[in-house]
Amino acid sequence: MATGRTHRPATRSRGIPEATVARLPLYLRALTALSERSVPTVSSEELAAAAGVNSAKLRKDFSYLGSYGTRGVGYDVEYLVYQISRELGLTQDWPVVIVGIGNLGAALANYGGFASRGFRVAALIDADPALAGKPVAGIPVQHTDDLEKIIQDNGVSIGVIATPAGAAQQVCERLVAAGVTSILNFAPTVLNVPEGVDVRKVDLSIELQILAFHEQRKAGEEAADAVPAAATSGDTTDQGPDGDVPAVMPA
Amino acid sequence: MATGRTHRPATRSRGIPEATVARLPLYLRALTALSERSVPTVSSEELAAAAGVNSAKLRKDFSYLGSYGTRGVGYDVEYLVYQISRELGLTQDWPVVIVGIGNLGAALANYGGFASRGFRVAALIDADPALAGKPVAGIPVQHTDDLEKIIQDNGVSIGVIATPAGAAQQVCERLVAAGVTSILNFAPTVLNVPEGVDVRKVDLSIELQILAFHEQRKAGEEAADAVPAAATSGDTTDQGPDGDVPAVMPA
DNA sequence: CCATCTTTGTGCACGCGTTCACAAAGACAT
DNA sequence: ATGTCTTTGTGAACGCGTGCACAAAGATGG
Repeated sequence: MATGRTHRPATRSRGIPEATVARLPLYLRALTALSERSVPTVSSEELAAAAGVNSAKLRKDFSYLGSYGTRGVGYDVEYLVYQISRELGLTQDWPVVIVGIGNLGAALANYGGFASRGFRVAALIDADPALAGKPVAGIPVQHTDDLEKIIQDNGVSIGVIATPAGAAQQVCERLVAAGVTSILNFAPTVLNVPEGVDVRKVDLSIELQILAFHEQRKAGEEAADAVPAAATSGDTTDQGPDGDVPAVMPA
Repeated sequence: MATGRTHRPATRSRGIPEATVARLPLYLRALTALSERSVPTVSSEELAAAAGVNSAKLRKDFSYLGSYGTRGVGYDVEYLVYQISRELGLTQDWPVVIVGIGNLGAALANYGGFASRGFRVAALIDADPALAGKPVAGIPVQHTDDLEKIIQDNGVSIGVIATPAGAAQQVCERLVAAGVTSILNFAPTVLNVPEGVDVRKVDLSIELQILAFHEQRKAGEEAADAVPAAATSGDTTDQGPDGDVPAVMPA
């Protein structure tokens, strides 16, 4: 999956392994699709195929939540949807603010997946005064000056940062100071946050680079063998450092 | 980091651990910033702090690439930038196509991080005839009918899918059939691909759900203890399955 | 040339996550 | 009620990734 994880480093949360938590939304999506087709039950094998994972892994994941299956039959779809939703905290309302309404921020505001599943875009915030008041996805953009007030008035605990890299850390600090304890960061920067604040990072540039690595490896496997260790002992062929801004977000 | 990874499951690639590969872009970004400030060398400690990782981990990561450091001094910034760039395959040109030019696709097309680092947006593709010919980020959108020709003419091996969930699998198959072997998927669906094709997934909805889980846990830790195991033995309180489309992408 | 001091490179141990493989549990038919 | 068949739930083994802690390497100063 894309995005690395600058995340809860050590401590396992509430007995449920982090890796399992990351897969629960996947199961939930597959189960919701089954639910819409009015499928009453699924076996671990079927559900695993739909979610793209191993069936043993799926069963072990569910075992952390409790024994919700029936041997010889499978799992009750509706019941499981509810249990996972509850476990993920999706049965409650999560007001979210998006900071940085550029191309990406606007795309996020329009993202249908936000509105469903309990996430509600409470406010859009941008530093550009020209944007203030203009509606994006039906929600008027507000100015950064009011950030603290907006957070507190709406009881927001989840913030999305879609600003340029240079502004991210400062925005982050203001969000945290105002009470936000979970941040989804789209800016290509490492965010420093105090203990107790969760940060998840989505970085397009990194994902592409990882793909490029594997792509190069694939290409090299066929053509290689002709020039053995030449690449490894490559000299300082001054290709010059690409004078490249550290991937500034569109914002 | 955001994004999970439906990725190379087993086989380690070229001796470099997958976890290390995922961190190389992080190091590269930090190094590029240092390079711009004309810093000649860095210690593992400094660089690790800038990249947000452990210094021992960083040294071990670099040891997979070779011994590029000097004991007592640190690493030569320029040299390391070049070595990592080469290892990631960033010294060559990677033409990329983006399929699905909705809000997100447009944001991606405008993303500055694409253009730098060897990635070049070769074409924008959408199924909507009304979009055909219209420029987005200075590049005219082309119709899906020409997908195969575009891929082949430009020698594209990396494709980005930003279509609605329903169209993703079909687009994926056409991309693969046309020669694409690496895919960055923004659509909330599990993509089935043949052996040898790499897929990385970026899923906003999943990231938010993971944050919500931890957020709920944090909130529960303070207030809890009053109602002990009530949550775990929760009855089938028919909250009804939220009739929710499986998070359709804005497209 | 030698001593000291800094920083790398890595051997080792530990813990998490994955997978196999199977026993136990229950549905279903007779 | 009993047997058969399906599918869950999990014990155990394995492998990857992480972090500690230290020896070796080299720079620097006298």
